[in-house]
Amino acid sequence: MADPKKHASLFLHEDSLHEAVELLFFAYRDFTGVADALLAEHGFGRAHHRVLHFVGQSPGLSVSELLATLRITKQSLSRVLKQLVEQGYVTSKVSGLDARRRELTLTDKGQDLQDRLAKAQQDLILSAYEQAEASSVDGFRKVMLGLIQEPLDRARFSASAPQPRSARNPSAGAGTHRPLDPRR
Amino acid sequence: MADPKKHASLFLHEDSLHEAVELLFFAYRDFTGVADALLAEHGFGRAHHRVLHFVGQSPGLSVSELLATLRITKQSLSRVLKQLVEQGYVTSKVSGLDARRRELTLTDKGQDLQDRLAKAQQDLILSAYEQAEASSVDGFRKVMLGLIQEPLDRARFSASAPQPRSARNPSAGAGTHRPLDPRR
DNA sequence: TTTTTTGGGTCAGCCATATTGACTTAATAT
DNA sequence: ATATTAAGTCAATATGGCTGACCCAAAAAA
Repeated sequence: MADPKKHASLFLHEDSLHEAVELLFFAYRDFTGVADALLAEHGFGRAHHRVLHFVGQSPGLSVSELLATLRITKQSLSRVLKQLVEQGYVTSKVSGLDARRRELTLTDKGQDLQDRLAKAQQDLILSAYEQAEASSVDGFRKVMLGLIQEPLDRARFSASAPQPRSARNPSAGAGTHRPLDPRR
Repeated sequence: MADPKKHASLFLHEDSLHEAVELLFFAYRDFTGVADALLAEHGFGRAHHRVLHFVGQSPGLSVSELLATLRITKQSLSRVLKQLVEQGYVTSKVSGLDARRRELTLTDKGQDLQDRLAKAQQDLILSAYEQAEASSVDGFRKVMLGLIQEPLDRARFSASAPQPRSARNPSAGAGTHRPLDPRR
């Protein structure tokens, strides 16, 4: 599948690529949109949602790991993280192993909000999966994985859609949805 | 495919949905990222890119049509549109049919920038398509279409991935990538 | 042990992008 | 003649990014 001569047979012409650009724009707009109302009720924005998501996904995550995943600066994170901690959605406690690190976890309140945010987005994804054929889901996964440039981010997703051997993380197991790796 | 009992057989469990949430986050982050450097060279941001894209896609588009597609307010658009017009990337001329409307088009300079922005994103999509199997592309399209909530936006994409009859726009032709519809 | 590096936090200021509400103008529709 | 529409503008505000400059404490390296 790495043969560039195959384009014509794959319908990988201008038009198909142009269409994909718009699909990404509209799909992402609506995907984020379904959580916005819920966030607004709490006076939060998408930045808060991302923190809730990744902390919920990897309890005990450190601030610097979170920064690396979000690709924002410490100063940008601190504003939203401070609000989440002060309002009791996230706890930050000193690590036992390395007292410089703060381990972030969701409180029950934070978990509850995150659950409701995740449900809104997952309901949308479920309906998209239901409208497509069963086989579409795997194709969707593979293309989305290919769009992720950073190998360490790709490595969060294991199972199918193998990357070229040269780019694979040999320690990535064969399970599902590998938790966050300590990195950077 | 609308039977909710089919979930187990489709692997539509919690985990698959959770994974899709993250795929969308990472893929969109990197998809937009590839255009950012180029935009920054011109002192532009993503808002400018979106205007260049949709005006390039539908020359003669009016301001209110553009507003409806972007889902932002007139005030938000006016700043970026003014810059694009003043710097010679976009032309705004009074419509012959309705003198209230302004028809927006790209200048050669604007088309050139838009071409380069589109190429950066299309190269990424192409590489994602190449890493996947040929059949994945159609699955990707179908799932992405299902994520688009607004029927009028879905109607921009014709060909495969039929929606339920009840939700289809009967006037949507069978060609590829239908241009913007006048609406709202 | 002294020094350097790392993880975290903070201050100040800036920029881009979005919002609401109010108002004007001109052109079209009723 | 009046109402509606399309576009533009003003002012004020919020959010979420950024840079640069610091500080502290803990851990790692010299």
